[in-house]
Amino acid sequence: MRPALQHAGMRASNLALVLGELADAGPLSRAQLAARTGLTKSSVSGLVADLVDAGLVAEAAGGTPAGDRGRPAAVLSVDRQGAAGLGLEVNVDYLAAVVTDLGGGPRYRHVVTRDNRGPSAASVLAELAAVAGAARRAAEEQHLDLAGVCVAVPGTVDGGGRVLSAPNLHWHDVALAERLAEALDPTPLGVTVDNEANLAALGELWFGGQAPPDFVHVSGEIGIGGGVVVGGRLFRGAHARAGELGHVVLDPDGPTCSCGGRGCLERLAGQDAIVAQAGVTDRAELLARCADGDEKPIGAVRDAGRHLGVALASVTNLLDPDAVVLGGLFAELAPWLRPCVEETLGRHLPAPPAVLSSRLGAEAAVRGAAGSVVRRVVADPARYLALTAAGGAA
Amino acid sequence: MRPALQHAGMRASNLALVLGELADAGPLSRAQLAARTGLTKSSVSGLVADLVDAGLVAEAAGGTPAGDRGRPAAVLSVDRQGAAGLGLEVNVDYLAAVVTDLGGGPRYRHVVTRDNRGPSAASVLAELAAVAGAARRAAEEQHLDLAGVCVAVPGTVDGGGRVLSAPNLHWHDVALAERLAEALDPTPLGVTVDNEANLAALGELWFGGQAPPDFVHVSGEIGIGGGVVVGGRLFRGAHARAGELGHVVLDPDGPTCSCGGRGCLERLAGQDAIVAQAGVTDRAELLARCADGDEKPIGAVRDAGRHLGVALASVTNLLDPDAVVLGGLFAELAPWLRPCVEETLGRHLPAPPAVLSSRLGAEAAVRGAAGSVVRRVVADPARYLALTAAGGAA
DNA sequence: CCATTTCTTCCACGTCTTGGACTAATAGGG
DNA sequence: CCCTATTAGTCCAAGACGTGGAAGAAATGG
Repeated sequence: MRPALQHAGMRASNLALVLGELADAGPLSRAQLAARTGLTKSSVSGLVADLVDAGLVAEAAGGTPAGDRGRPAAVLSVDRQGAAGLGLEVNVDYLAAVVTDLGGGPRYRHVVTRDNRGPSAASVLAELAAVAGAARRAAEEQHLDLAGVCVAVPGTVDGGGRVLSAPNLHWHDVALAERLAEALDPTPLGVTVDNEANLAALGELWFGGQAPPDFVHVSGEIGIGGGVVVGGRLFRGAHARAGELGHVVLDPDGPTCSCGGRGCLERLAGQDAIVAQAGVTDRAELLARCADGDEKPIGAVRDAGRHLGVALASVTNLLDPDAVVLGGLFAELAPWLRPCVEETLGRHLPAPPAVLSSRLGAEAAVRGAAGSVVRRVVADPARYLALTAAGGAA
Repeated sequence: MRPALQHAGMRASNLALVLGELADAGPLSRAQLAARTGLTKSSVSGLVADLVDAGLVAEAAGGTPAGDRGRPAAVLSVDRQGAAGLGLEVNVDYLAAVVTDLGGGPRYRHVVTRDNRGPSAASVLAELAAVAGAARRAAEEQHLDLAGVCVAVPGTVDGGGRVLSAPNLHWHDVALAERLAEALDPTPLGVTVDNEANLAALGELWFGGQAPPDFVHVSGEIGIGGGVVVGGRLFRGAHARAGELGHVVLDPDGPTCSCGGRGCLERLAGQDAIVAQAGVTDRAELLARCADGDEKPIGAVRDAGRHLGVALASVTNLLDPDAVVLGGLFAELAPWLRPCVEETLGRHLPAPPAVLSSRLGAEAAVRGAAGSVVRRVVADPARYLALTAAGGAA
């Protein structure tokens, strides 16, 4: 149930409105903010003063570019030294960290190549904590105030930061958020955990520069993940398991899948299926042979594209997105894959969505994770004000 | 962009909170409302006074059932003589009207059996206006204040009440809302138009008494429609075309469909496909022969159930609902259909959703339409207050 | 008949936005 | 070089709304 709205809530809502406008529409003066938001100039002044005090908004120190006539405006923008987000990613063969400032700019990146299937979850967690600690120190050196941590994992999670199952990591029921918060103990940060495919979709939305507000992100890796963005927000479903594109059923009598079903998309168009059908040994060789124009691997990719097209036609019928973004392996295979996907979509739909390929590469999920921390601050600056006021007093 | 929140908005939000609580949680005293909403008793008193003035809330006139000790509570509930909604439905072989009061109770029903495929859209519209007029007079006789009209149509609509395409009615680009508003000219009512499958899903949610807040409603008729409800709200997608379950692709090389694609669910498990495979002439005979235990039609229904199960497995992977509700023809065929659907879902999903069958029959869509009018009043009573105040003054 | 309990209303107060008056800072024209 | 027009930002009284405590109302139980 929605909570009762009182004065504090009204102010919180208007703080978010002002900060959001500043984050989305670049530098603006107080007068422009008033015109855009519908608040009066006085209200905007008061709200901005609070945001400046909290270090979320800064007045362009250099010069106020005097326009035509009249008093020149004091240009405000999101403070790039304000709240920052730490994004982490645990994947099969690497750990990654990114720190993003309030403006969305990446301020630190680090990737550790490392096999995470063999070692125990505890050992992976220890290494992840070390990576996170280094990132935190780097943020401190740049005088950034970390507002939280978000971890991307290739698996299902519950609401409390527990990883329920990550088959490719051999993880089952790991209290990731809790463990990581303990490891970061001195001045603990809030830790959230989310699915890699979901965060990659958000990364594409915020940093990809091409996704419309309603789209589906398909990340092809060993499995096939999907992230559904509706109206600029992630669609999670009733149990946070929506967008499981990899297990859409293409052939009810097809090969059995690790999920227990048969003929899942992942089994027909995932990395392993393409590699096997192409007659190559691994992903690197697949890409190299495709680039060489070799018929057999290209044919395998085209078959995968047709399967993917059929699955995406069903997805479009159900979710009605504006676009489909191919990520991960599928982005790398786009030159050969995309035409087949588009053709198949056209055959099954009267109005097929645009098919785009991601330019973020493997970084999409970590950047989405870091971005989700700063977006939370932008979406509810009042909470951040309360926290920093309390933290500063303590 | 979200609008600036000022005092009026705060009050509007709290009015909606109080009225919503009263609508959802039955009769409550002011003290109970204060406890549930988090508002103070004073605020609740003021808010309730406004709602009573507008005729949306009534104090139980009869008796205030004195409980244990202390002053007995004045019991408040939604005023059943307050705002009412008129729901209309245009379908292939009938027109229907239902008037629903604020409590959700049906106060008037009328169905005209009539073939709407032959006559022109203009002639169907004239008859629909007559049905609507009769319903309005019936509402007036009961001293109900109609707050609006919502029309269910078997086709796609745009945001402005235009029917873009309703194949089974042979309608193309009909300005239904506009025409109907003209026909109801003296004291015009706001008219909205929505897809039949979507409104049937809402009807099931509000009046079916069994649907959880996240479910998918499947209405099997000549075509197969889907309505997706997420968190108690309809999911529409970017172009209001989400939930097109009938055109999920089951067999990319299957029979061609009216949509231009191939192997759509509708082509394999729609009414025509079942009837043809069962070797019967129409729906009535199909149901009769199934009830008689005849093998061939029951086999045809079971095949359809397997197709439907495969499609719903994909739907579940993408939308993650708590339940699937079978409506329309599928509800009538449930005894034979449901076991096959459940078995197929179980084979493809680790955690299949519950499969329920609707008890509302053909009424689901009209009732959903009427309900959507009163829900709009409950969701934003402030707008209704403003309208009645303006209307009363004029 | 009075104390107790619970519901409701009343009123002074605090918070937040508004709207207009006032000050600040620039460009352009005489 | 000064004056006016123009636009930006601040200040302050007034208005709207929720809060919180006190007072009043209406029942029960001793």
